[in-house]
Amino acid sequence: MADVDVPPGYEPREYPPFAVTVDLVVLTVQDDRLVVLLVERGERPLGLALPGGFVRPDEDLVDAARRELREEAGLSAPGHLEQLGTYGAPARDPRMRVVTVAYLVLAPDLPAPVAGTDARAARWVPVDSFGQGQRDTVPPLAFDHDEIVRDGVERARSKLEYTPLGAAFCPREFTVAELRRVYETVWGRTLDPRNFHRKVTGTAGFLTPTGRTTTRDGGRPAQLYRVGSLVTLYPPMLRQGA
Amino acid sequence: MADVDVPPGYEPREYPPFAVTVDLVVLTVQDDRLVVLLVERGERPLGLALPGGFVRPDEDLVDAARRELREEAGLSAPGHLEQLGTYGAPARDPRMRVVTVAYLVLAPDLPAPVAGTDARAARWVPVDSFGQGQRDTVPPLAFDHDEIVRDGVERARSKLEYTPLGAAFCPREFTVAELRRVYETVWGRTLDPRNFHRKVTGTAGFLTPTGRTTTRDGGRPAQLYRVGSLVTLYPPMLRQGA
DNA sequence: GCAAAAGTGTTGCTGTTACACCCATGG
DNA sequence: CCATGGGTGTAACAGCAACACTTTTGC
Repeated sequence: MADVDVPPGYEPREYPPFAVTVDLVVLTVQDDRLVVLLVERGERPLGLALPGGFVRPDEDLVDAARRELREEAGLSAPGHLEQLGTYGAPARDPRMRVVTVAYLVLAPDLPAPVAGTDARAARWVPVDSFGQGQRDTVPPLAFDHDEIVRDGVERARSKLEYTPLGAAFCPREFTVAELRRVYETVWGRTLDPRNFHRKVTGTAGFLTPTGRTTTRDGGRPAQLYRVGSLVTLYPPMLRQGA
Repeated sequence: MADVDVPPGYEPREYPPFAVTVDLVVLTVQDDRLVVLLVERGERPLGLALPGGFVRPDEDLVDAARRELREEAGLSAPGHLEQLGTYGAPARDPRMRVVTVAYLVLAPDLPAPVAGTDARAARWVPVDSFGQGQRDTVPPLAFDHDEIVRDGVERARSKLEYTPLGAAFCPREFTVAELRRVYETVWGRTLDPRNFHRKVTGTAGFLTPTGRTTTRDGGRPAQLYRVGSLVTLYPPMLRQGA
């Protein structure tokens, strides 16, 4: 209740200074698995962590996220970027007081390796490894990044229910089946191909037909689509039910 | 790309210092209107603003939110508190670089006046005043607080769809009709009393019957309920549809 | 009794599920 | 021709909207 409690308007430096960072939960679908981008830290605390870094003095938070995405993940045009949440427990970073604003990025599977201009090694890691249970393959992440990854995955799962954001995981042009496999991977369940097709093609604004077709998935040629103008899906597509 | 870009691990003070605040969007229902708590600022920039204040050096963000809620709103047991989002545009505060973490609070209509221990005058203001249209009654809020209020209201509206959080606006024991009026007020539409009753009483875990009844709403005595253990409502209750 | 509000029954609509079936390609 | 996946038709079912109707109080 001391001087930190007086109303704002005095000398800036009277208020406790914090470091502010952005961290990125970059998700994509690779080989029918939902994976998150992690980087190997060169400093203490060592280990794997989310890509991210300090916000600059005159930089907006979302701009910092976009910059880190470019610098650390080599991504300049993600499918989708949104704020996920802010994590600021006093001891979350052992070195100093850091408040981090986490951003969620949904990206298509990239043909080019995500090396980034940054020297740090980047890895895609399946998110199954972050459940409460088995942590066979991946050691715990640095800081509170395990929690942030879990929150990001849950956000992605629920966003697919009521937005057309599944397409953010797809290339610019994609088939209904490719989109369906994204949903199946993210939700960890199978969906009826016929009903899924009807749902997404029958909802006005979800998909924009290109008129072209492809046979890259085998079988009968499939229509190619781009994302439509729809923002929220009503009624939503629910992940449970079967 | 200068020194702010080196990996973490050096002197804390090499990183740009930010002030971090929490701001509160406290919503309640009064006289069939959804209202938000605002405080009159005594400092520049003058005008109405959200209650809030600086996070202390060793304080968790949510603890800061709870403390400000107690100090500035006189509320110690809100119905619900959750993180809303973080706002950090470089010029959002003309005095210094401030990143604020906004929290959303849903509170029952309080019999006691919300004065708070703080000296600042607190007012409840209908949120209709924050639409794109008419701003007859209320001048624009300080900083970016108009935007934060809009985001909070939208979050509250959608939360009522898929959680039982409408009860957070009600006293500890309430009738189905009282709960319905909360939904009607927050969503700005009428709901069929009979279908609403069936929905909330028929969903296991939504309500806990107390066994008691009341006639405070007139007419036939109504059962009194408390909130149940349910956390997410499946299937959701959708605000549109009629 | 009458007004008011609680609560139940019922019907039709909307949207989903499950699955039979046909279409168009590569081999 | 056959395997593979794309796409349509359809019937059973679930949940919801609309609304007639009964119940229980205050006045």
